[in-house]
Amino acid sequence: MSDLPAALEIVGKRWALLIVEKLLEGPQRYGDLQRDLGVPTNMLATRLRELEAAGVLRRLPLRHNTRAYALTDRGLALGDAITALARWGSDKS
Amino acid sequence: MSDLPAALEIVGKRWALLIVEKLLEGPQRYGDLQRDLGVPTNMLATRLRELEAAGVLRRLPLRHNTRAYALTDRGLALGDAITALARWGSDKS
DNA sequence: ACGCGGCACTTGTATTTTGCAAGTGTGACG
DNA sequence: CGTCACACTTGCAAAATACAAGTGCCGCGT
Repeated sequence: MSDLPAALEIVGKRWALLIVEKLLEGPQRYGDLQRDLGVPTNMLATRLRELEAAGVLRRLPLRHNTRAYALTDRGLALGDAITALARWGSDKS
Repeated sequence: MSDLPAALEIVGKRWALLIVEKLLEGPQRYGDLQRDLGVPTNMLATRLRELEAAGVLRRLPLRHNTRAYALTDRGLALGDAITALARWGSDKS
């Protein structure tokens, strides 16, 4: 019983999948995501909160006011879907 | 070289993937999509235009003012990505 | 001790997207 | 000739997103 609406509820909003794709490379800091993706800062903050609440990623405190965002197991499980979508996007057939 | 942004440009907007998922069951008429998905009618019209322009689906004239929407090969190729996402959405692990 | 700078955000406001309700055009059918 | 189903369009309100600027925190150099 597949539930596409449930998936889109979490990762269907703008920037969400791009954030997760970037995190597949490894934990990233806020500024890294912002610069590499070009996402507006308030949207990034909002999405990170939502994705954390959904159990897709978690905050890792590094130093005083520095932390990293890393995928949980549930977040890593998005890898398949992301590569499938990315492959489709690059196929010009 | 995978291009997730390119994919999201086409199918990342609201309702787009849900429309494609429904069309995977076979060609559907406008009213069918509207009733089964609960999508607002102006959004449905807009998405269908965009998806047709992107080569994801095509219009099949049936009778006078009745037509069906069917996936192209490029649209069918989204099946993998959709099932991957849907599986992720149903997995509560 | 004090100011500076980087980091992770927030806040305010404009712009774009989405949603809702109602209306339009077309041709078949009685 | 009127009615109906179908596939939309149009006008307007609400929500999401973008842009620009500001805030709080602490470590570091002077």
